[in-house]
Amino acid sequence: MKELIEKYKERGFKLTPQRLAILKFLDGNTSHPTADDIYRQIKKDYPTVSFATVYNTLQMLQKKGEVAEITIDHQKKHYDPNPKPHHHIICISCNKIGDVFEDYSEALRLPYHIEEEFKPVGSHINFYGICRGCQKKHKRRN
Amino acid sequence: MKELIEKYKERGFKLTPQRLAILKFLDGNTSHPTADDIYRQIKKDYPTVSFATVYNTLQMLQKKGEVAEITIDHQKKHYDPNPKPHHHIICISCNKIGDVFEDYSEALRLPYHIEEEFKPVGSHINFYGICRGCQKKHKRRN
DNA sequence: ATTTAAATTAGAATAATTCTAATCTAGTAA
DNA sequence: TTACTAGATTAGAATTATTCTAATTTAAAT
Repeated sequence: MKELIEKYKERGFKLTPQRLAILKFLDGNTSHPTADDIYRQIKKDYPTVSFATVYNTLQMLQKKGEVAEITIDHQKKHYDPNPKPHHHIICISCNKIGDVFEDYSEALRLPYHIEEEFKPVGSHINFYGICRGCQKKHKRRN
Repeated sequence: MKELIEKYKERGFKLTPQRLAILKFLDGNTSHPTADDIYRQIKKDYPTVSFATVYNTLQMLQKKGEVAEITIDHQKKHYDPNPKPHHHIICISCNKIGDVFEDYSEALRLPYHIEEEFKPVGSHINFYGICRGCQKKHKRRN
């Protein structure tokens, strides 16, 4: 976190209170928040904060590789502040997202005819499941 | 395709010319079209067709498992009329999407602590790459 | 204290998707 | 064939996430 702030300054970016609040909120956060989640949280301390600031900051953090967009929910983008490559599992009932820290890269070999057409640069797995809470809810209904 | 039309009727859905046109357009289509792509195509023959019809039909086909939404591009949803489970590779430069018919399911074992929290129901891999066309473009620039 | 490039802001603009309510029609049955 | 009706279509409005804009403010360097 401190390192991040340092990196921030080194690269000539200004460290504003709003950005600091966003950085703090994201630091170690595993809730995979949306821009709106972040906005609402920051608004508590900085009532005049705007979406533009949230999106700007997220965009910058993405460029720096500190935050990744999660492509798993079509409605809204989710953001993941863990820069370590990993995968995700999403509850198909409540959309809760979990992290999957497992390296499958050895197994994910592409067929040759694909590698002729695309130079691979990465991969990401979306697992789908039903979380505990929703399993219980479903049982209750039956 | 014929089977699909039969299935359609059997289940009490009406087969309208617009829907038939959409079905024909999707049949065997590997271009992973967006709703807008489909709309523009159908509009050629049915100039009064509306987005509502396109989205309605896609929704119905999804429920029947004949079409799947591809969660790989945040801007727009893409649709895949191939009901056989498979994965995708997307060009990070031009967004072109390719199909990856390879069964990785054996390798995609989830860590135990995840399986305690989620009952898995499926998975989908997004591969990222640079397509031939874009590789050439990039070289040209250098 | 001054300067200035960058950041913030409110609100408008954009764009994908969903909704609505009026109209129409495929398929059925008389 | 005709009439019926549940379901489909339509134009356009509404919604929602995200991006843009232009005026104002500010962090950080001088």
